[in-house]
Amino acid sequence: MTTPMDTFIEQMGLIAQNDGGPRIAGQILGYLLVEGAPRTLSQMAEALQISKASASTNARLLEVKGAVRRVSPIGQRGDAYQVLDRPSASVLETLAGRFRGNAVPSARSAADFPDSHAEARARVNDYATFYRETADFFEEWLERLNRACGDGAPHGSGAETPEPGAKE
Amino acid sequence: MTTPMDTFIEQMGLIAQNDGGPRIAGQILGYLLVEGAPRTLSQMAEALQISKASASTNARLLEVKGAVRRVSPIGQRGDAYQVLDRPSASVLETLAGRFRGNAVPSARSAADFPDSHAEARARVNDYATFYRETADFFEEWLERLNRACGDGAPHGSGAETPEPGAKE
DNA sequence: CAAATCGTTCAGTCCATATTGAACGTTCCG
DNA sequence: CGGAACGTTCAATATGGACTGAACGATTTG
Repeated sequence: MTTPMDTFIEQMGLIAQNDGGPRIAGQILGYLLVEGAPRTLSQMAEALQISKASASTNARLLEVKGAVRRVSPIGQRGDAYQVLDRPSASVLETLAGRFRGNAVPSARSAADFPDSHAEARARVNDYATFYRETADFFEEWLERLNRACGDGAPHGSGAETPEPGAKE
Repeated sequence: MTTPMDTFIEQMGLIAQNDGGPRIAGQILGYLLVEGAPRTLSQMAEALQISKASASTNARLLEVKGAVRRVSPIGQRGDAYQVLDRPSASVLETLAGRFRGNAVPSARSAADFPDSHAEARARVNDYATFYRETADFFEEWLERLNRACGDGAPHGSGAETPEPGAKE
């Protein structure tokens, strides 16, 4: 039977795919968002019916993107992952970095344009400037968020179903 | 020979591909950015050595994304496209729309969560709220930009090389 | 009205990447 | 110190989307 939670996880996968990322990464994020408490790779693999390789790869991807936190509970063999308070804040950070990264090579290219293409050079420089300013703006928004919520603590602080004994 | 302009166009293609989009769309944007004045599909196809089908498809994609404007100069058979003043502003608009669009199905899913998963519901709602607020913030930034620059008029207003007679 | 040119659509091909199963190194338990 | 469990890496496969060439409809020109 498919519960509303399953539907949500499925949607998260589609959204991730829509955004040009791996579908499974979105599903894992959705799963951890629903669970709240840390979950091991084995649990993810079983719940989402994927290979452990995929679980490992995508969980680490989410960790790099800053959406998820790797935890090592005492008395637990395997690594576990837990969703952060504001998973999407990291998306913004990634976005800002990408915008800024796009601006640099553009501006560098423009510097090489000969004087016969001065107007093109100006256009490209405008373009790069826009990217840079937007990246600045993203980071401003991020700072505002961090000031409002404090830093990225685990969501719910493990208040829900911390016992790993449950098989399903 | 590869000019600095060609290098820039190539980079724009790679950036577009990096962002999960068609490479040719980025190349077209770079080409129109360099040219400034309107260019027809045939000109794009020849300059970038791509099929007319790709030129048509990707140019329309850029138009939907709002990076490019379709113009119909008098005395010209084919449609022509021209880069807008702030092509990346439209990227922001798209981004805001996507963030907002991601928030909606998440919130809808959360509403279906049974009371046994009240905490999960709260987490998902927080997640959706974050997306919504970020979308709001993007649009605020857009408004600020529009106020600063006026609306998206064609870049350079066709001041550069408007004659379509040049073969290359 | 005939002929040509242009933009779009569509089926087919190709390419990138997500995903997997198996092998490997490591760490922990007995 | 042997054995097992775990996470990671790697080659191979499968899936999705980009790109193309040809066909079609529409519009214009002579």
